[in-house]
Formats: sequence, structure tokens, C-alpha cells
Amino acid sequence: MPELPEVETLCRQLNTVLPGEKILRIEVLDSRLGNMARKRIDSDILFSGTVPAGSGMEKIMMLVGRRVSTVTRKGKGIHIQLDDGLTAALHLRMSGRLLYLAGDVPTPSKIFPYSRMVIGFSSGTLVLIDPRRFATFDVQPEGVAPLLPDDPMKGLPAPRLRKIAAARRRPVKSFLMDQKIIAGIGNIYASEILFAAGIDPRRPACSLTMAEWRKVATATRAILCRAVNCRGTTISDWRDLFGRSGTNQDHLEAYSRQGKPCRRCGGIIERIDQGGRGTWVCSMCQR
DNA sequence: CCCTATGTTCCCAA
DNA sequence: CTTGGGAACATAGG
Repeated sequence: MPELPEVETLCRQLNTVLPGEKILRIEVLDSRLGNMARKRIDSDILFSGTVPAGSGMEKIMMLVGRRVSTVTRKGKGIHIQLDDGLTAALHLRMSGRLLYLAGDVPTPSKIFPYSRMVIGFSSGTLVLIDPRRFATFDVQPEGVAPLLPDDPMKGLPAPRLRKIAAARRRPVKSFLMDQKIIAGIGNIYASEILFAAGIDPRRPACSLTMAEWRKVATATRAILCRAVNCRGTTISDWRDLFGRSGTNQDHLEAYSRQGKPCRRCGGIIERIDQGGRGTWVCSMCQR
């Protein structure tokens, strides 16, 4: 679900409540979290406090008693840094959400449908909600700084994009969404960016001129910055850390607007299929 | 009931 | 190396 703007929103909000907070308890409610074995464990609360040896959950429980220093974003990943060097790396994938509640929550804390993990801090409680259970949570030791590609919030040099794309024939939309190339663009913003840049998402990445890559870079910054300022795009169930909807859905020009008039040229927005995902495009003015 | 869709990413085979 | 397809999962809608 969340792409860069939504994750950035969560990180900024987490940084208003978590730094300095001590982790008092962790409840893991989903056996898939923490790279555990596939098989489900038949218990409502899998682990809280002490864990069975060899369960694969020891790493997560190592967090208890440590204090948060800061929260950073790596692409669409949320990295909660502890003051002793450990990092709790959270990825929300398709349907993950985070909710922060002031104060404590009584155990057991299955207070919402699809609650998968509860982390109790000194003065608040963080809840991971994830219907589809794709979210991942992993504890990384100090010094594991994953090599990341360009972050689009820090500028995307058009010459670099053109150089990387030179040998790539795949559709430019899929190129933009490749997290190994650019970290953070997902299905909503890829459509929006290419609409703003006036480029057809089906074009092979290698076919774009330097001038077109400049348009893509400019559009990317504009689209993502606005989305961050709007605290994300709420299509159905995205909410920020405090449960509020974002407002960027009011600015969407392409995504989910099939059959509606293009606000730039009056053509009709169509929904096409690319790699099993929807893409929204105005064939009249995206070339 | 069956088929398709959904904001992501990993793994595999061609 | 690159790229497309399927899988991981839960639910809603036609």
C-alpha cells in the first residue's frame, strides 16, 4: 500500500513521538513476521516477553529494553534506530499500516482487526495492522547500511537516469518502479509522474531523450513533494500514524480515473495492464 | 461459486 | 543481465 510519500509521512510522525522512548514490550501476533518459518503457530499471541529458543523470534525480542534514537526512511522501508546501534527494519508492503496510541494498551492487545504486532513504549503504543500479512519486520545489527539507489526526494539527475536506461528495453513505468534503480515509486505515483511528464508508460525506457528524462525528474519531485505535504494518498484505507486520511487523492490526475476526461487535453483516461498491474494513461497527450 | 482486483517484492526461468 | 510471470495473503466486487 504505502509508497514513498506515505512512508515518509509515517517516518516524520514517528520522529515526533518515538525518539528517547524505551521499548517496554513487544507482542508478535503473526508467525510470518521476523522471517519465521512459513507454518502458522496456533496461538493468538505468539510471543510476548520471553520466546522459545530457536523460534526465530529472538532477534525481535532483543529490542525490549532499548531506547529509540531516530527513525529514517530507506525507499519504502521504515528504519527505527536504537541508541545502541540496532535497527528495527519495517516494510509495510501491500496492506501494512502503523497506528500510534498515546499511553498503554492492555495485554493481550488484539484491539484491531488484523493487528500483527504491538510495541509498547514508555508513553505510547505502536500497532502494526496488516490484513494481507505481507509486511516484514527484521532486526539488523549495527553497520548494516544497505546500499540504496537514488532517493527521488534528494533529486534525480536526468543524465544518470538516461545512462541506466540506455540498455533497458522494458516499459518506462516498470523502470521507474524498480526499487533497485529508484527507491520509493510505486503504482500510484508511477502513473501520476508519467502523466505529469507527458510520457506514455509503454515506451521502452531506452527510448526516452534527455529532455524527456528531465521532465520525468522534475515531475517526480513535484508529485512526490506534494503527496508528502498532503500526508499521502487515501484511496481506500491508507491512514497516517494517528489515523487520519491523507489528502493527495484530491490531486490525482490519472490513477483510477479510467473513463474520465483528461484534465490537460480533454481526452479520455484509459486503464491498461502492465505486468498484471493497472496503469492509467491519456493516450492523447502522453507520447 | 468463480474470477479479478488491490498501495509490494522476491524468486525463478527463459 | 534483463525481464516477465507467479507466488506470498486476505478480502471485496462483478
